[in-house]
Amino acid sequence: MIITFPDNKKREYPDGTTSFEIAKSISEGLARIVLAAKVNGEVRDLTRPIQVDSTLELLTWEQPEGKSTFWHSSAHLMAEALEFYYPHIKFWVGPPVENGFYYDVDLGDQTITHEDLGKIETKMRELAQANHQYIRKEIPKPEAIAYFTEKGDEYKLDLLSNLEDGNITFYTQGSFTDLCRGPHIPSTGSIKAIKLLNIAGAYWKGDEKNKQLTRIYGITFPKQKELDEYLAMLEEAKKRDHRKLGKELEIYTFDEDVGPGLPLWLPNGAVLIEQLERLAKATEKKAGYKRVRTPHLAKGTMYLTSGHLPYYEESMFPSMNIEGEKYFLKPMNCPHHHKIFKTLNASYRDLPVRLAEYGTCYRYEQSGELFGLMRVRSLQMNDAHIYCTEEQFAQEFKAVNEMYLKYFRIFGIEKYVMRFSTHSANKLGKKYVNEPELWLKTEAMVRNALIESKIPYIEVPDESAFYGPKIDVQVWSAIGREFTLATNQVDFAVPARFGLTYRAADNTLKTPLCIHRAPLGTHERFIGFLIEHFAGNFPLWLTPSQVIILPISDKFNDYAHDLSQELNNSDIRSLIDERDEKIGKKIRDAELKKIPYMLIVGEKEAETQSVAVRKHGEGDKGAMTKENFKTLIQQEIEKQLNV
RNA sequence: GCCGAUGUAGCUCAGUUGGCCAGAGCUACUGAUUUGUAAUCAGUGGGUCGGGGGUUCGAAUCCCUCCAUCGGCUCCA
Repeated sequence: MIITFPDNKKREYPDGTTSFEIAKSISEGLARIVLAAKVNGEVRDLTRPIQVDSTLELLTWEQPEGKSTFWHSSAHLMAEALEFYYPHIKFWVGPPVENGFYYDVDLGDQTITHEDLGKIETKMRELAQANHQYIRKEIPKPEAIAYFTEKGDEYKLDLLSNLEDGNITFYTQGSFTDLCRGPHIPSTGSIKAIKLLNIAGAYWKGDEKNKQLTRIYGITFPKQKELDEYLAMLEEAKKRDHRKLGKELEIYTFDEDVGPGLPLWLPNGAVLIEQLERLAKATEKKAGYKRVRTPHLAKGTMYLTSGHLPYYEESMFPSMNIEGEKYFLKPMNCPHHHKIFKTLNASYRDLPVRLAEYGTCYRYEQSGELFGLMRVRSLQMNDAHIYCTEEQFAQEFKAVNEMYLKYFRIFGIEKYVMRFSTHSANKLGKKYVNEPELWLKTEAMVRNALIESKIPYIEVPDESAFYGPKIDVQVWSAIGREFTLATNQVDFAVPARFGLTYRAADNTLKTPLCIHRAPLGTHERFIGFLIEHFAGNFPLWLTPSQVIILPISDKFNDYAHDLSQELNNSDIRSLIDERDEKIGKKIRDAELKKIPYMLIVGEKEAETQSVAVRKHGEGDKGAMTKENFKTLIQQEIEKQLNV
């Protein structure tokens, strides 16, 4: 048979040669590190013979599929160790994930705690060193069913019931056998470094109505050094955590009496929000948006009209009864904006109408969902609604995407994915409004606009809003968590429910399309993200305090005050450290506060009306006149915002 | 909401198997010092040990309950 390698080189081997033998024929070194094989595009065990002409890619730790095979096999290793300590354990599934693997297990009456993880890790090391082979076996389905029926394993029987008839594959390593599609690495010996990370509950099949299983997360590596590096990376990530930095840099806080998920913005945080709003307002003004303002609550009748109440009432704060009428805190701004559009009595000549408001909304997120600033109950959206004709849609939609990309350049956000969510036909009338043709039409419009703008995107079925398709922008925080930062949604349904119309050129009344867009998402999440993204080292235009003046001694405090006033007049945000401390201490504290510029002022500077400039993280920049310093600051800000 | 863990001064953390008035560093305040690029010295203040209840001669420490936070699950208009 002829084997074709990824570089298109071909070699001949006898029929039935295994991938492992092929690896060995190339080099002993490769044979030592190879984990799995991709044969004709399918990832398989190295030990399986190849019978016909095939393409072959040998997978090592460097390939994602190699890694996930390694972790999948590690999950089996953990399962073996678990079964040793908990003989009555039942297993659900144990897949690899982005960083490691987990196994969902049912321990019956027993519980497992963090203290137990150490002994399980030790057992895993022992089993790994024994270098047991992962042995693949095919068994007819009825036999497999009989096996698990006898064992009383309802979980594996459930898995089997979803598998096609025919042969079922099992894998055995050491004393552990599991129903498993595979593939696996050849033997446990290559798992050199093992760390079990945490224990969590997880609903069976991801359904909260089902029983909760115990999920154990772990990670493994072929080398101890790689595990050490991974753990060090986790430590580093913790330092950037917005909850830690947010406290240290005095950006926001929570208070038990105020309530969970209701952040209090400290003065530094308020500056961040103001700067974001300044940027957004200027950007939107240029793009033809008009600003509106609406109240924080509305009658339930409006949310019945919009259709939100039946879908999301349990996620809204419970209603309050006012004069016999139900009122709700607003969970979103759109219905209010629809009401404003209605009063505009717009004709096709007025469209598109773009209404913007950074309205504060309240959502009753489940308590377990709250997470620092990233998931809160009071939130301010960088919100706007664009009402347009079908013909205008593509251009408006593209302009919104352009705006996203401009913001991303300003913030230096390089890793993002546009996620295009569509409906699911079998949930029409339930999760989604029952307008099958409009769904397909608007989805096609969005898809075309994305393709025309050459924006890379992934399409996710059954994830859209109830009123139309949407695009979410996914970004990754420093801690590696994925977040929806921005959102851009098409609404073909709710404007009609509100009876919104415009007078078309042919004198008929038509319903406008509505684009919901929030390029900066919520202020809360965006700032939480920025804290981690910049590790607290905000760009000059954004940072709460741009300059801190450090007088050498209190003799120069007066000069410091004059200087501060002058900077303030030039719209530069400054602080003065007037404490009776030595300059070294003042510098150290200013560095820890991550303030971009320190101005050291003593006798020389006061006499010559100059400043000695020190830049955060860089050090002494030498002396310059006050005027030159102001220009320096203004130019730097200019450069940061015009990218 | 569910599973598991955590909760000591403004912040970061000690507090041995339950046992003298609960400690440290930083911060704050007071005084001395008048300082030139990452920590000057001394003194003082500050805690109903998350809230409530219980066990005990005695509870920060053990038990129950509520609250909040953290790791996940579920959810995210």
